Amino acid sequence: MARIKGSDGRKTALRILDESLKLIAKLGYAAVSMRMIAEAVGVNVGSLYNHFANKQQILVRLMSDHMAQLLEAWKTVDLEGLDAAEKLDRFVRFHISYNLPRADAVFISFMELRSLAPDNHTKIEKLRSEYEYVVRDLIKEGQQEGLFKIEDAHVAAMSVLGSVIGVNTWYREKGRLTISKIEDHYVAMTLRSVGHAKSGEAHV
Amino acid sequence: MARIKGSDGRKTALRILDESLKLIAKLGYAAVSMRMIAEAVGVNVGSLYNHFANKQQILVRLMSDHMAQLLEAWKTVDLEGLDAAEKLDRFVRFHISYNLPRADAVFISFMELRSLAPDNHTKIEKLRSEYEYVVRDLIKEGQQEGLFKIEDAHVAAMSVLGSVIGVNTWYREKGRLTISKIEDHYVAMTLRSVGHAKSGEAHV
DNA sequence: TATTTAAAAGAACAAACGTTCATTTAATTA
DNA sequence: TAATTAAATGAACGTTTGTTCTTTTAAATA
Repeated sequence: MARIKGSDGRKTALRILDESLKLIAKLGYAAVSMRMIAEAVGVNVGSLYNHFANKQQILVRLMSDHMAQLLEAWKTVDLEGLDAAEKLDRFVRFHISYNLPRADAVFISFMELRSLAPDNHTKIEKLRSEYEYVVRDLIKEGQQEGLFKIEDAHVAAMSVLGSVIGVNTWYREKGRLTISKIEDHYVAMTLRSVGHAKSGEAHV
Repeated sequence: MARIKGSDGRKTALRILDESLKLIAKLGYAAVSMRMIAEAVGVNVGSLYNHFANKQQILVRLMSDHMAQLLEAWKTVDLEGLDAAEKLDRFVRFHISYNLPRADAVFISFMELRSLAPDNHTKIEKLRSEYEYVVRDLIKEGQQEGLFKIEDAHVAAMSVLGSVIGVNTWYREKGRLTISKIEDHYVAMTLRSVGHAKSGEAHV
């Protein structure tokens, strides 16, 4: 009926984000009500507003946190002394291994852009295109080094990104393939798709 | 205040589907109300129920119509006398040229599976996997013919599908590239990605 | 220790939701 | 032509929605 013993605002806020993530990934932002979130957290509806100004702010936090962490994580990957093909290899492995365990956040960041008010939309979209530039720049680099033979760097970047993004839609934890094996397959296909010289033959 | 002169049930039903398609693609199923659809059609809310039993039935019609038409259209593509590489070429072109002008339906069929009741979900999912089998079978065919050198036919199929599905997310009508040029690029990248012998080099 | 702030509860708000219903009139069928 | 069916209206239904407000108590601060 009032503040609860041991309650901590920061912890509650995190639990709200956590439960919202799961619910929104499963049902979609519009289909999730504040009452559903409150029940999942184990708290009264009104209490949610002690931590977030409104429903949209929860979504914004989920999306911007995810995108920012994704970009941050990519920056920590060591690319020193690698040529463009090796870097693209690292990128494919990074994308798959980083995103598969975060399927809910990935799905939301991809799907719920349209649920954002215009200014929030712009903010998130900027982070998203930053990630696209990573791939495009890598491919352009390989093109200039003469390692990749492609028709169009932008199209190639979007094709590669589409390919790896798709993994999240079909991967099953108890499936036939380990994450590491999937990485291997995608690296091979990606490098061949950009016309990497040494990747003409698959080691089948 | 009553039936309107010249009104025709079949035409109204089609207009309802048409406007629903646009609204749901833009805002998502849960975010679109029956009143919004009614207003877009230019009809009273209650009238919608003369044509569809409920809101979900509209979504089901949109999704199953789209998937059925997609599969039907693919069947009409002439593949006679072609080897697996040429068939995969045709598939990539078919997918891109068929789906780009139907961006709304494509997006909905991909995104709103979760908004369906379980039995409807199963029905649509079956159509979806039928489409996946098309690609997988083509790739297996090329593998057996010795035309494609890949590690795993299933992974290759999902990679190829992800790549082409992604086109819908970045294509802009007033962009730099025509649909036909995009097809060319994607065919080249796809064939290289499955290790097609003659596609080692891009004609840049 | 006294005061203020933080974090919860739970009732209440108006607005919007999907759907149903009675009613009216046009089109179709008998 | 008479009876029936189809297609529209607009009001009404009980819920549910996001959000606000008052109240209570724990934690933090002065």
